[in-house]
Amino acid sequence: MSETPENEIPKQYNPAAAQEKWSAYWDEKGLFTPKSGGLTPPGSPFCIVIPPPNVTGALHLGHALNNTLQDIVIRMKRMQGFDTLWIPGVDHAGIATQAVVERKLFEEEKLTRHDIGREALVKRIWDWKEKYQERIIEQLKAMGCSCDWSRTRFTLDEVCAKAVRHFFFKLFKEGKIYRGKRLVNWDTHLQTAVSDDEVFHETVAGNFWYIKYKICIEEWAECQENYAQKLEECEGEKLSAKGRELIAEYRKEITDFKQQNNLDPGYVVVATTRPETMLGDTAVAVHPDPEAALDKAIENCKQKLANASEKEITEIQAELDAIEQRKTDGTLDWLKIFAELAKTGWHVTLPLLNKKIPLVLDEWAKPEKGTGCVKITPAHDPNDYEVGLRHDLPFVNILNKDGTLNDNAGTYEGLTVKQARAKVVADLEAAGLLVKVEEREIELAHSDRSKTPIEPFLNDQWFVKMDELAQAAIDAVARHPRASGELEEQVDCLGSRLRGNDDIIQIIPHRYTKGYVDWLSEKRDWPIGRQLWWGHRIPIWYCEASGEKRVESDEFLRKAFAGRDDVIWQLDTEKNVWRICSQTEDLNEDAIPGCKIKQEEDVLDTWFSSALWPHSTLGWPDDTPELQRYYPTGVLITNRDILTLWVARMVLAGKFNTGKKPFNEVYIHPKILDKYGEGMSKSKGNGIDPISIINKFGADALRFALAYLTTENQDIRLSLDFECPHCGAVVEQTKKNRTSVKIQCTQCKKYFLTQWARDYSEQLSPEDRSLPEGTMTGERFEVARNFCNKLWNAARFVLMNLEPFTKEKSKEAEALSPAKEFLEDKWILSRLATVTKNVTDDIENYRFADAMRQLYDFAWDDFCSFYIEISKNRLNDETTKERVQFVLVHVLTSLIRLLHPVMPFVTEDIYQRLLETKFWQQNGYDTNVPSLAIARFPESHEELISPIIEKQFAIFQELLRAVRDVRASRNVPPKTEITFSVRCDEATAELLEPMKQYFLSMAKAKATAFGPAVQSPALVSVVPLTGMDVFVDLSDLIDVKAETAKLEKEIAKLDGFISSKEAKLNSDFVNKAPAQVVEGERKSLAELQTQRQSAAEALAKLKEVKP
RNA sequence: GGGCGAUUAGCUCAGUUGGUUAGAGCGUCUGGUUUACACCCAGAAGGUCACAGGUUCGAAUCCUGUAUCGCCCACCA
Repeated sequence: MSETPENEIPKQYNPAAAQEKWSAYWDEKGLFTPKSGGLTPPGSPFCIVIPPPNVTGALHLGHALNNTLQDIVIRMKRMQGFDTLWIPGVDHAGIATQAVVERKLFEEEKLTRHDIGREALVKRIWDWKEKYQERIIEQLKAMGCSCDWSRTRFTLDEVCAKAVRHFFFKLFKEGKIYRGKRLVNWDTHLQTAVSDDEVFHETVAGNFWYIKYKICIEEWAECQENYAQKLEECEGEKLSAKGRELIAEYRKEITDFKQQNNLDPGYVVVATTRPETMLGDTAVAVHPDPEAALDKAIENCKQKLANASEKEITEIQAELDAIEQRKTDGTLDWLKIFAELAKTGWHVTLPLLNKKIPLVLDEWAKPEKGTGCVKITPAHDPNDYEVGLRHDLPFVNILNKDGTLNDNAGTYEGLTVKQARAKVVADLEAAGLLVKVEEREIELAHSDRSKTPIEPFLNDQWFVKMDELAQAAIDAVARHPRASGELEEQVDCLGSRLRGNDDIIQIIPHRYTKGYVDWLSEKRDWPIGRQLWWGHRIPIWYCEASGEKRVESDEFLRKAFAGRDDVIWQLDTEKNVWRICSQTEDLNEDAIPGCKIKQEEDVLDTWFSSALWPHSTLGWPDDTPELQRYYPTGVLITNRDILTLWVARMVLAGKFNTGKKPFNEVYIHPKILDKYGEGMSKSKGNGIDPISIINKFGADALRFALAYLTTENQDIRLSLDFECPHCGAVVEQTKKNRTSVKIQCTQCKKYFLTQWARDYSEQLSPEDRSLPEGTMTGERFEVARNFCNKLWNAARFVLMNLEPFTKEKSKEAEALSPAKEFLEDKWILSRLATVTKNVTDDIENYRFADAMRQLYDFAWDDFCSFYIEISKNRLNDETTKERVQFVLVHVLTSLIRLLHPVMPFVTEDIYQRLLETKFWQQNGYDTNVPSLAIARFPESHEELISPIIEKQFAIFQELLRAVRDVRASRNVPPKTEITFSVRCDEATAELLEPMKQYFLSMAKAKATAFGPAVQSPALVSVVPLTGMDVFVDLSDLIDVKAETAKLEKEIAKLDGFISSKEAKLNSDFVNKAPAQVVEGERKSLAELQTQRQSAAEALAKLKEVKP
């Protein structure tokens, strides 16, 4: 070869080229697919299933983190020889995706889903899904994820659908699925129920209306005698003066009523933030014992006051005053009266609709709140629903599914909730029934999907009974941290985590276990139906059970499905229909002779299919080789937000379907936050596309930066800004511009596009579309990019120095034997062994930041700053050259293997270049491993770890730093060589002797002498170090004044340390602390005193020299 | 209301079971075209570890309380 390698290797690593080249290469070699032919290659199986991203949109940095960590783990395992499989895929995300597509449909075409129909809408969603699935997979590939792309799954595909059907059937068969009327969170915009978890609360300005409900005149008349008697009894009890006054008033009213027979006898006042719901009221509740309840409230309040901080006192005091006032201002007396009325079965008239509704006694009515009485709307309020059940009240639904009022609302039918509210209020006011209106902030439930207010709505719903399922999922996790001392049977004797235990799942970090267990412990039944069009349709068919025979007997069904065990049914007695569940196939309309059957319209909750992900992707319910080999999977790596919604349900579904846990471990990683500390999300517009980072810094830098920041208990805050593609200026990302598709540069005033232009290109004019896209820039990624480049250049150096090499047959092992004494070799090999051991251990325990920091420090500080620098001398010397070449290659190849899981592209690129060298090919290195991705992950040569060597080398480093410091601080010109000597013990001198040449090459400093006899020359800068005095000869350069000042400062500092140490050694410390620690302190004091003495001597000498 | 986490240098963060003088990167300052790397090299300055108590010979680290911030869950006629 005539060209030197120098000409081939660019000075800067080019990520784009490497990414393109090696992605294709890995693909072509099929490295990420388990070897076909029986699925039994050597190595234990290790499988990860991807948390399938939603097809709602493209991935952001949160996903990038999630997938980077998975890839690090799977790549390491692969290199360790495991038979690895990482299954990729995406989630159909029912509500979310349908909402996105519907919104787009409305924005662009002003059409609703009802305008285009089920089939057309579903088709559009499929189109959307295809587009985003493709984009997501592209993003994952760009990040370098080593998934087996041939097994990409989608939660709605056939494989998953089959699993869903089997799961549903199994639940149905075991009686764990039921249908019932429940109050659900109704999204009037999307017209579907959403689960509690899909609801968020937002504070909005609202009103508090006080409404009069008249006590029924008819009742009044009927019961007046009875009532008068009750009042007498009341009076006998301890009523306040005000109460007596009211009784008197009341009695007068009764008298008046008797006389006139048309007088308003009284009313109950209730307060509400949702006045329109009064149309669905079926009772008014009052507390059965208002006085006791009020006393209790006062007591609670007082207690709170006693524990309150100063800031809260005023507020709580005001609250307490307000409650106490109720005892004297008549409120309590009225409540007592109402309670009596309720007890004797009185009614009130529901205004506007003029319906008679009962007064009921219920503890839900808190005397300290509102007016003390509360209107009960069982069909539209969760608490009222409970009251309704307790008192067997009618459930009057006043809403249609679209959020308008239905015919139960009388003249208000057809109005929207908002319109109805206005009209109800106006009508009440006109009727003189509105007492007052207060302004008030209210926490309003909103749908997370449509961002519109939730209406509680009574609806038929499918549920899964959670009792046993949830318990199984609770029992499946390790409840105690390692070595906690509790429940020792779950913690092995070494206190490390139990791995491979058949039943127990470890949640890491352990603190998340509590949330998981608490959530499951509520065992709230799981509402699984969604009134959507996008999802797995519930495999239930209804058959009208008309005709008495059919109601009583299922004979006709048995006949229709004779010999089939994949169809089962149950009778809905309330509606008189058969519910038929089919496990495998959809049923035809005419599957039952003489009877038309109809499939359930609802689809299943997205989590119903996601819950099956670990086993459905492996082929369950079929007993596939994959399922046998890879299930349970190794680890699930995910976000804490879905620990309950998803992880818990995967565990319960996995246990239920397969009898086994779905994964051995769950690792919960931090959350990516933006510069304002907000989580990234598509709707906020702060979700950065990883491609923007990759374009600017490269995939390796993205991955390294994220892993470097993944610590155990801190979320990752990333401050990112735009970089103008025209002038390179940094344009701050603000809350305002982060959602824009186009931004104007603050510097050059030209426009550029953002990542959103990729999603919303239709918002751009044709000329805008040709604008360049700005990249995102951020400090953390710069650091990581620089690290990639550092590694690249270290490799470049090594590659450039491999030729010529000695052709004699030398083996790496020989070169690495400790026989030949080179301190720096032993040192770097010791460091490498330590780092290898730690990094392996850290990644296995998900301590990513620790692993990355060690690799970064080792590569940069140890390998580049010291070993490579030192090697330069030896490479020029034929006698030492060969050995240093071997060490360089050994460390470099180890390093790129260690780094490959996190930085796959740059390391592969380096590896491939090494493979091409003659040095590699002719020195007995393995040339049969075509890619670093399947090379062996380094194993630590622990026998090479030597704390003594590392300590000795540290002396050299310390000395070098001291000499360099003298140079820098005394402004010695860079080209001027200086000389120095060191007073130290014999052993240190011996150690330093061979390092002489390196002081010269690395600090342009010539060492004249080492040893105990070394004397301080006249004009020196002295640096007292531990066990050494360094004398740097500055004859021509010294500034006596500055040097004196420096030494005086040094002495003062030492004196400070010395006196504090002396004080310590004169205290109780010597008696109480362990002898070892005391000894250490004594030594340290002696050392300080020696240092001080050296400094003092030097100072004395300086003072002799007159400037 | 319940739970979890955080508070360390100007900024972003490390800090392993308590033990010499609390670390890194960025930024700042000084000096450098040393044939791997200016995406670099050498060096420097910069911290009352949120606050108050306590335990201890010894506390960033353990305990109690306070403040501030963030997240999750529940609830609010």
